[in-house]
Amino acid sequence: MKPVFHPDIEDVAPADVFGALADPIRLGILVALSDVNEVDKARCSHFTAFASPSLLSYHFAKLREAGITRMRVEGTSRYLSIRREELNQRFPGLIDSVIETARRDPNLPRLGPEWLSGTVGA
Amino acid sequence: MKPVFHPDIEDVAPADVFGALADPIRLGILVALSDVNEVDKARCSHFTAFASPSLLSYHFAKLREAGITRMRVEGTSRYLSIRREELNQRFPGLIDSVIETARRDPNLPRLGPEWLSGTVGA
DNA sequence: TTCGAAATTCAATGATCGTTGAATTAAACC
DNA sequence: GGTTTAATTCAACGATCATTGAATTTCGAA
Repeated sequence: MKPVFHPDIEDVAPADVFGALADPIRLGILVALSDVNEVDKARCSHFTAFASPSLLSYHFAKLREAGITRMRVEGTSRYLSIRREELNQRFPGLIDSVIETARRDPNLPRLGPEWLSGTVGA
Repeated sequence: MKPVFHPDIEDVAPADVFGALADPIRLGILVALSDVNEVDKARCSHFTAFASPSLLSYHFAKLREAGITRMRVEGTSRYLSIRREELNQRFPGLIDSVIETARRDPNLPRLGPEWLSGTVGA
């Protein structure tokens, strides 16, 4: 399988990042990722409640091409995570206040409670 | 003259804010405004170096309708400012890290040095 | 009351966006 | 091999976007 393209973080412009954040589904994905980022166990198919598979692919690509997320390929699955260290080095403090802002939005799509309890990776 | 419409800050969604920030010209305006916000002396026509008058009107409206800026009408002129207090109450810390991020972008349009030295309002 | 400056509005353009559904790829497993 | 599962790709659609230039509104000043 061909490895997925990730932009060099230095090539990412602020306007690109904000463009990728200008959508409720993508903000929902970002918040969900921030809840499980340390385990790196967020598979694409875990977000099927957010949208159809093809639409999810589209939104995943937007986040990835804006330098916000990383995608690890493993068999037929793909695992997502936030590029926290690189983002913090390039835009100090930005991603955290973005996530905090998004987390307070009651209108974003959410994952079920099995995510927050860590039942999924067990 | 009819007063300009400003959305209630509670009606502004995070995705709306990020959408308004997804453009280099608007980020340039935001950074410039943050340099002179306390004096409230930023007139629309001061940004003619950024774009044509009609395009500026378009971008000003985007920022205003997303709850980011306020527009004060005075004669034939309009004065812009950032809605800092309201934004900080609704999205704590967000606007500051956004401005800080934008300020570091070397590719945004900039105002001349007479702005930073405060010569304009004199 | 006419003139000019400030800014908006309008119509038009090409580009990108979010979404759908069907077709495709790629790997895992019997 | 054949099937199932995970995810992407593609073509299409209407909607919104950024930009242009010309026409218009609004007010201040001569």
